[in-house]
Amino acid sequence: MNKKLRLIYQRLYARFGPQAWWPADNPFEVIVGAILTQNTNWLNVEKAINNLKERKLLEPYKLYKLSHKRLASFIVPAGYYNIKAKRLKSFLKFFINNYQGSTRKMSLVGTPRLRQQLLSVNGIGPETADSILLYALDKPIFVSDSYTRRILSRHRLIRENASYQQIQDLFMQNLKPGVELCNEYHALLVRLGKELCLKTKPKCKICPLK
DNA sequence: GACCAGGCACATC
DNA sequence: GATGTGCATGGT
Repeated sequence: MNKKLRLIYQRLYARFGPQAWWPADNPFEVIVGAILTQNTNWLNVEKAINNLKERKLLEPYKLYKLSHKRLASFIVPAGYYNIKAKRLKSFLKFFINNYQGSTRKMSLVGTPRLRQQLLSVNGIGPETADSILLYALDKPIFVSDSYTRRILSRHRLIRENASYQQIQDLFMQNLKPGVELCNEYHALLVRLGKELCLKTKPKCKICPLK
């Protein structure tokens, strides 16, 4: 394993301990959360998910049958509610047509093939696809995100404008990772980002570290 | 009121 | 391939 990457992981784990992601009751909830959390604070996502849970709607067929207007109204707290309602519907159509709404059936497909399938769904990009693969389906794949980019670029491990694929490759080629390591490493990086206010951009005026 | 949050698609050059 | 823009709520 790359020395620096291993050191970062060890220190994060020593400082924060296991994060045990994803915060959800079942794989389908992970998927819904992965779509809702796009560019959005997780607390807002929880509110939206609770709206669906309270109405016992957090199931593939039930969600798919909802009108756009009703679905959008339940996920308002997560922001971008119109576009996210559309993205959820796009995924559900794919999920039901191909896998009868079963995450177990979906998880039988090989990771590279399934990743391609997910990326072809409108509204699912690389981070969302990889979050689904890792956190809903237990596939060993590293999820990169904005925290990962900021932390790694500030440690000079990547360029600030590195592509998603370049960042993922850095981990996949150097970690020879299993599911557990992928899961914890990404979660720990997010934890660090939140704890140390790395969530704020370098020029941010409200960052308490300045 | 400014700024930000576990992205993505689409238009344009 | 790079760059810009719309999408939107709720917390600090």
